[in-house]
Amino acid sequence: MGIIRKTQSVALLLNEFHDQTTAVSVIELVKRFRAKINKTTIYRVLDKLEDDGVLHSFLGKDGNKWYAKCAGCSKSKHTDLHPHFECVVCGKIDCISVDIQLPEIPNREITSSQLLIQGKCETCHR
Amino acid sequence: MGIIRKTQSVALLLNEFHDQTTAVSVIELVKRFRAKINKTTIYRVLDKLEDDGVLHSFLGKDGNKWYAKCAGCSKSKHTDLHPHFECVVCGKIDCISVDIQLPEIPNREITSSQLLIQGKCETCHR
DNA sequence: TTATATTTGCAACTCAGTTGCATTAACATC
DNA sequence: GATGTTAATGCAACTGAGTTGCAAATATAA
Repeated sequence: MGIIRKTQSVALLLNEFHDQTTAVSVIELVKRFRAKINKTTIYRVLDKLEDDGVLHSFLGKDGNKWYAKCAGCSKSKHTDLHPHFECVVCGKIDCISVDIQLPEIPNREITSSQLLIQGKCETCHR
Repeated sequence: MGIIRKTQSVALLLNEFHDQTTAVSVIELVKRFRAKINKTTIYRVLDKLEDDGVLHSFLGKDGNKWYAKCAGCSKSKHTDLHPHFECVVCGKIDCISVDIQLPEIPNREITSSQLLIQGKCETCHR
């Protein structure tokens, strides 16, 4: 079940996803909106936005949840299979818009995958 | 700091990693050894075995920790960069021994990566 | 066998994420 | 604009994986 009503929480949260490539962690969002939105609501709104194909989620290296804007996803199908790049210095995570070549695995049926890459981002690189 | 003493816990836990390809979740190990080893000890032993290059760890889709035997890793360097395949039916996770081709990302320095693939395994496939 | 340093168990804790339920607010209808 | 319905929210309490500090146990060297 996705978003049905345009509430204040939905507007505030959506506003945090400025561009198509920068991801935001739920922990960060909870911190950012501590005074305005209850953390339960944050989890629920993000979940619904993912259902609607507006955002996609994935786990960072530490296993915490991150969200980023979807590009070309719909309610029925998430097409976001791009890798994510996590900077080991500043902690930022970006969506990398490249197609990844999954290996051939005999006798197995692949339904989804996620690739998380660690390293130093453009800013922290030098 | 790795393993220094050959204790009973180390022997018991190592024994659970029969083959090179099947991973075991920490949750499962804690459950399996509930009566014999304290869960704190399990976490600590696995951590040390990873330090020593005997096991490698990664996170499953739900963010829980899994361990598997290393092939060709040493105390100083973990060379295990293979993908892991998680069966959505039976929950089993296997190491897939193929080299993955990481995408070129301009201006970023890649230090590590992990690829988790979901689907149906050989057994659950048909 | 003894000394010593590592390992273990235990209990209590941390913290991301979830649940149930009463209250609030969005929105359609009048 | 007022009203009724139902989704959305806040709150408090919970869950469960993983961690920490410390005292007791045990592996190993001497």
